Amino acid sequence: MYNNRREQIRSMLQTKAYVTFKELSELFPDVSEMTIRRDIEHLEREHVAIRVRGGARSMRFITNQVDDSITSRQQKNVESKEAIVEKAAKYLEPGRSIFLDSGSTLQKIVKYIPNERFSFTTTDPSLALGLCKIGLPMVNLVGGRLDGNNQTVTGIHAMRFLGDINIDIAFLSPSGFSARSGFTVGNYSEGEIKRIVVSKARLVVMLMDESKFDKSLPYTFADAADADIIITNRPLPADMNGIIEKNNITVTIVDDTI
Amino acid sequence: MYNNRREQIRSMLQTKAYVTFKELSELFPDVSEMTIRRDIEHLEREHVAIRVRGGARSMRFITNQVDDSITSRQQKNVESKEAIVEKAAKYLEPGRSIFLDSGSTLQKIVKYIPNERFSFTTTDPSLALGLCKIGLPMVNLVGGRLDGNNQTVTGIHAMRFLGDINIDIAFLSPSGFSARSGFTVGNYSEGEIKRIVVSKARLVVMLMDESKFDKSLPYTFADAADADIIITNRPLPADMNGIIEKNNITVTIVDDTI
DNA sequence: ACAAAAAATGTTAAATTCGAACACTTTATG
DNA sequence: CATAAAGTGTTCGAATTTAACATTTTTTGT
Repeated sequence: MYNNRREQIRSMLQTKAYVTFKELSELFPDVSEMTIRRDIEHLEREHVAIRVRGGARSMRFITNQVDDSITSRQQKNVESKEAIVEKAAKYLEPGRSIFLDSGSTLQKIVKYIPNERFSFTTTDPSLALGLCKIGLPMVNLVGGRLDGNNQTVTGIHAMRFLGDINIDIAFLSPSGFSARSGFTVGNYSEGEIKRIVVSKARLVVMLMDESKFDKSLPYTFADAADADIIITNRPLPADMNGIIEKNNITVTIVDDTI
Repeated sequence: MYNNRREQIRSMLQTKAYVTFKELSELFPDVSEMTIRRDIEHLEREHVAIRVRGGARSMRFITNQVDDSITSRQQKNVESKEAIVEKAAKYLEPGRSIFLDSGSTLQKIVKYIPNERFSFTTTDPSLALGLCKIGLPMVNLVGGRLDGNNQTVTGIHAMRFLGDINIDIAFLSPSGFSARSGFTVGNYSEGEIKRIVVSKARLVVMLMDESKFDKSLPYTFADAADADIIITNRPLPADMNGIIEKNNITVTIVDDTI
């Protein structure tokens, strides 16, 4: 009964990331190793496993790994970002028009959004889809040229689009913040968009973890004076105190210990 | 400079599902095969590829396959849709402005897109992200109010956005097609968008599997006369022949047997 | 700028794994 | 019940891999 054997291997691969032909052969002593090989071929066709030298790797574990590496390995300070957006969600005001920036930080806010009537606008397609999934009725996705690396839309269309939209509260995630350069990002087109958002928003909330401090990237999209609230996970460097006080910025420091 | 070589291999794996050590060795004659092997080891650690006997498989293609098999189980006529979009990809013309409709059908076109310079515009955020992933430089995402059920944008913003864009070839997937009602969809806002696309496109290509025949949904967004090409998997019902001929529509029937 | 450490690379030969071919058995199918 | 299709076993030459050690290049700390 090949059937049963294959199913057993299949279910092994639900909990084991890797099996060798050798161990499977020992597990099923009444069939030859060649048969095991052929079983794995079948499972490979069904995308249950991938055949590698000496055995097979479970597809489930492979995709999990990929997810992990997308969501966390390449991303730094995941816990900090989580804590920051959790706090940011407290600033959401029902009925208001709220802008959410592109990027890994704001993407995490979805699960902290209370069940109320918000009107969201975002430049991040993944985030927009996430917001829809939790049943929010009013999700505006800014259109434009899509930049795959940054998961954001840019360009003239995006700018025009934003021109038509009113924003009460904007949540932005700069790539850098320094006393000299203010809030910065790595490229012009992204900065261009954020600049418009800042100019249109009544309340500007900047979200950033400590890795952004004293960093200055090529394009400044806002000065310290433009920010109303900064949410972060560590006290800002001392040399920024003057700027913060002068511009009357509220700095909220969250606890990111797990 | 190992750095550049690895990046080259990395980017090869964006468009190639599988590379062999042998071909890589020939591509980089000044390093030994052992070095290539070690490059792949690195890429494996970064989850870019999986090492298999003789070479490596691109992680992106692996996960795509999985996604396909997960979503396909619930979807109907997957094979037909695959065959249809594969054929549709033949109508893509490099350098043209191409519109791709929202929906599960067109979402499948990503892997059939040849490696050339296209300019795509779409109303489907997932599709847009997919197009970016394969490295297309020019992906326009139409903005607007996002309808999570249909994974599409609608509303006044989307309409205005489309107003600014020129379309050479439009690929659309109607929900129904009948002699009496023409091409139809289930809701007004979706139809509104498609109607604009049809009016702006030089060439209109309709993609639909047999399940759409003789179906008439609430909103008509195009008459038979608006279509230039229909790609489907079965001959249209006989009573449509008159309409097809009168409007000089090219009907292409694909083979969807696996 | 220098030395030490770390990373990258090359070469070899032995060990392992693979695959193709053919024969045979069991299970489906009309 | 006959035929086709799928599953299985065995063998051995071919291809691939690994390990180990030597050498070079790059990075890093002081």
